[in-house]
Amino acid sequence: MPLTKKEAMEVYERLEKMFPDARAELDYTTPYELLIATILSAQCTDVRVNKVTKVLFQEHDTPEKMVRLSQEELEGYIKSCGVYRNKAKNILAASRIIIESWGGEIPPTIEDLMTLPGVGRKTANVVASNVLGIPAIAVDTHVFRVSNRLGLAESKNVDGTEKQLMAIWPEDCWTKGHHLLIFLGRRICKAQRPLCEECDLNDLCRYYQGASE
DNA sequence: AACTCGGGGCA
DNA sequence: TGCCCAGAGTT
Repeated sequence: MPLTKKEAMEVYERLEKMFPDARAELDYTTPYELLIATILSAQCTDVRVNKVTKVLFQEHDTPEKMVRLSQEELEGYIKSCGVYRNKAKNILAASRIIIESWGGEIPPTIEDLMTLPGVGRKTANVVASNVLGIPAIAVDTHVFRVSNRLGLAESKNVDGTEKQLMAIWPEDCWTKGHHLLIFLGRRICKAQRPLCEECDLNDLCRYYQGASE
């Protein structure tokens, strides 16, 4: 059985105390910059992404400027970000679609965002919740893992976790809740060798109390 | 729901 | 050097 709503709110409030500085890991000034940075961040640490975008966005921080780059030129900028060929192709194609179909603006809903190449549910939720003001819980592997361990969700896939978190937390907790769970996953509730003794939630954590993931 | 994919990270 | 992984796309 997953936690009750009351227990889930207690988890949320205690997470706020643990991580008063929790916020988006990718911190950009415009929706377009966040979209591109989030596409780049798949299978890649945000340290690398931040390094790359710092240079890339100096001259190419809008879709109109981005599409002036050739595929090869863009690959040169983002080479250290994992699957760079696919990402370069997707970023150029998505930028063209944004110009031609959305008047140069970021698509305004999660569903519209997901029509862009290289943008799946997780990336769409990150952009929607951080810069469009749409409450959403982006479930990456950190969120998936810690939600199951804590009992906030019981799911074998990220879609199930997203639904269950949305059901157990009120809407105005979704966006920050996502950030809180990521902080917990990165700093304490790591995939390997989690630091359970340092975790303020271990008194109610099923994983700590011996349950498997 | 399950499989594939391209490259980085780490053992 | 080979195994594993995260997220998108495809079937």
